[in-house]
Amino acid sequence: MLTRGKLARLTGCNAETIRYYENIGLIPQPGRSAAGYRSYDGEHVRLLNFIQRARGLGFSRDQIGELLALRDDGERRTRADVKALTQAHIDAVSQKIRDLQRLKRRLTQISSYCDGSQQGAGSCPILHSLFESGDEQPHRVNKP
Amino acid sequence: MLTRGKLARLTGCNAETIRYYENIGLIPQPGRSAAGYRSYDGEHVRLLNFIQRARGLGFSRDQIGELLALRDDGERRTRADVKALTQAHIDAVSQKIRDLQRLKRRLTQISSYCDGSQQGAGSCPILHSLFESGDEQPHRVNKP
DNA sequence: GTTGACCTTGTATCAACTACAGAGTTTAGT
DNA sequence: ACTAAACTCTGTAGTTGATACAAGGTCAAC
Repeated sequence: MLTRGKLARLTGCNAETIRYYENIGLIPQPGRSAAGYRSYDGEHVRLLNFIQRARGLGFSRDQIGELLALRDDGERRTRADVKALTQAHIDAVSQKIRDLQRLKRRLTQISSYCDGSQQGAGSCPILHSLFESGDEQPHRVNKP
Repeated sequence: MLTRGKLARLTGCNAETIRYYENIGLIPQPGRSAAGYRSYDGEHVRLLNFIQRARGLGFSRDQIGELLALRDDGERRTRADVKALTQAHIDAVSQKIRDLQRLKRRLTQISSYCDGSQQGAGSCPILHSLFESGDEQPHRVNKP
């Protein structure tokens, strides 16, 4: 009998996470033993592996549910649907990369204002630039 | 009198968020009017603007608290401390960019397996690769 | 027969907010 | 002066994606 702990070890998924996926309806309710223990089968293993891989690729819970729904409705839904969802995700990831790159440039710029010396943090140009208006270019503040 | 709503409009911060910041101790408790209304001053405006800018740069709640503590303890803490925290954040952002770039390559590769045709989703190579991909281990991305 | 490992449930926690309910207060218009 | 709208107060719940813990039940080994 494939209990929750065994399924967890088999798939590398946390045992509590399995219960969580069940609660949110991402995986179907398994059968139960006489004592009420969950009893999983090979299909659950496949499903959990799928979810693990999709999560690893950054698909959200909702997106994974959609992917599964597309598969389950594979007679009426097409490959194009799956590819569109994947492409939307790729676009979102691309956007996040651009956002982070812009963020990094700004952080690097702000950091360059500061000499990292042993002078008091209260006079630090990084903090100064965060406290004063962000529109202007913060300039170096050198305290004697 | 600067009420919560006015402070919100002044700083572009959601009014509920101000209460939240107060609850978690990120901003000090303001004075109260006779009727119990919060009463803010210019220092709160400056502080909230600081938090907004730092959040915009992706600093976490804890990091912002640290930055504020560094400033408040500016006699004993140094610019080097602030710069180190900033650099650690830049490093984290850089790592996240690398993760996402790897993720994007992987997604693009998977997507290329599929012709996006009108064939049933059940036979889609994207889904197939998520269900079956055997030898390669799923790759984890740091959560945003 | 008694440990110890496992399973069950519900609930709490984390970030970082946002939203709402229900009650009280202030302000604007008439 | 009265009323209605707009605001504020508190507490609480919801979001995402889990993780952890407690109190109790079950199972296998020795």
